[in-house]
Amino acid sequence: MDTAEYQHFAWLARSFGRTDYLPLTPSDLGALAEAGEYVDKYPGTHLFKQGDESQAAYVIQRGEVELYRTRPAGRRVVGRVRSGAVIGDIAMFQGEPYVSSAKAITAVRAFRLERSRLIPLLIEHPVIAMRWLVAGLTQLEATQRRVIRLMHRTVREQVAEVLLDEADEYGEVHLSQSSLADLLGASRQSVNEALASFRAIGATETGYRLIQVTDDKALAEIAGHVIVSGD
Amino acid sequence: MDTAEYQHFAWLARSFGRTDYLPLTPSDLGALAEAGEYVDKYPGTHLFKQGDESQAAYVIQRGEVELYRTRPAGRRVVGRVRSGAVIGDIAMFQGEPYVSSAKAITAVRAFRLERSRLIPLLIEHPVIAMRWLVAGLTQLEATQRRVIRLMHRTVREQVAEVLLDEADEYGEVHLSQSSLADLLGASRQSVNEALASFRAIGATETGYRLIQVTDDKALAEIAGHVIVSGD
DNA sequence: GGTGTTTTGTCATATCGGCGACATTTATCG
DNA sequence: CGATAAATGTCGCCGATATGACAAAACACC
Repeated sequence: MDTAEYQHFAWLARSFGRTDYLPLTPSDLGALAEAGEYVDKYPGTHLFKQGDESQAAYVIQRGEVELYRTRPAGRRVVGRVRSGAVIGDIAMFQGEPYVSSAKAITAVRAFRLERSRLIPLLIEHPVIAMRWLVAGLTQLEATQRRVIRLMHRTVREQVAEVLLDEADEYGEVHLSQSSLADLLGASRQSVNEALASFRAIGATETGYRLIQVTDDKALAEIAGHVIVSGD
Repeated sequence: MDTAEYQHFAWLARSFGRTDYLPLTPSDLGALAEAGEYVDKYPGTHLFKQGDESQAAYVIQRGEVELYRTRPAGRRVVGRVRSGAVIGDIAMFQGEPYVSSAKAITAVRAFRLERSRLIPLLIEHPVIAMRWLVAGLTQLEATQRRVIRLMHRTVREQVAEVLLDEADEYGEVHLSQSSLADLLGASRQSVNEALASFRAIGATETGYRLIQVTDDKALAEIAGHVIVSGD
């Protein structure tokens, strides 16, 4: 594998965590790169649906994907992931159907890794398996921690938290208040009330399908983050 | 490794999930058995504490362990695990301090696997790494699913759910109502009210530090489990 | 057996947040 | 530009639950 190709798959290496004590070799990367292929998805289309036979895992390279579950009670958004995330791997490894649906929100490019090709490869390249292990556990654990952080907190605190989480590099959150409410399992009205209170103290501005964070320190304080000086 | 020893560590194999397409060989098991040793813990003592340098993972063989986090807001129980559970592995793999404390509730026997000996072993026995990966993801995912199931439900539903979860083979739950409330992040009073309602319909009986489930079907219905005939 | 502690059971009160209703603003599309 | 749809901003009502208080029962220890 030449340098250009190596560069090309560098983002893939980053996706599998930054566990420096287990470096991926070019041969590892090459093998991974050959075990799958790119797929492109238009906004609104699904990478996979809940209940489908889990045949592959996806590494998101570009775009944003929404993960949600459909229950008798209705639709529940369980997460939004961007570049670098690995999705569908849990169900794939267990050999169970996908437990959630993955829908492209924006135009998405992902690297599709099929189980039948991946399993033998991981046996042959244990370092990849290890890194995958660590990355998977890290991601799941981070999600779990976020969920636990959010539990038993007021909607106002939850909104502050999720705004900090979802804001892009300009401090903008491109979500309707309904979607935000969905994400938290709260009502649109309560989210709106929280946003109104942030606006009142000058921490955010609100527009059509847009929330602009102007004072992230204030939001962090509302979210209950412990501010350590010099941290 | 002879048959007796193989038998002896069969429980360890079970702990790493039931992914039948990746069988553990006797040599895998032997290697794993030699990479650690048994530790015994008295009730009330800690296997590890939050913030400690994570040096080892533990496979619980016998007894019950409570996992909890200490936050400025107070103590929060994040789980209770029994025989077969693997704990501390996430932090160990990441090389980060433990994110929670693990305290023995009953007398506990666990198999301690130290990182420095484990990592090289997993590189050498990729099948173990794979099984660990699957088991870890499965466990985390199950926890997460449980948390999501519990979110945004009434305390009554949550109590029904956790009673079914925690009941032993006799349908007994040996927990004080305070502990139960802790586990759910609810108030003791609300839990008590829920239990009173179960008692009224004859689904449970309550005693000192004891709840006896007498009609699990009724509880399942309250918990919102979908009962499919013939399922 | 007596005393202190833990746990259970119950009440009143205050607050949070979901729900319905409705006006207003912004976007979309012909 | 006008009509329609989508999203925002507020209000009032009501149910669920946390909180505080207290009595009664069960247990633990001397």
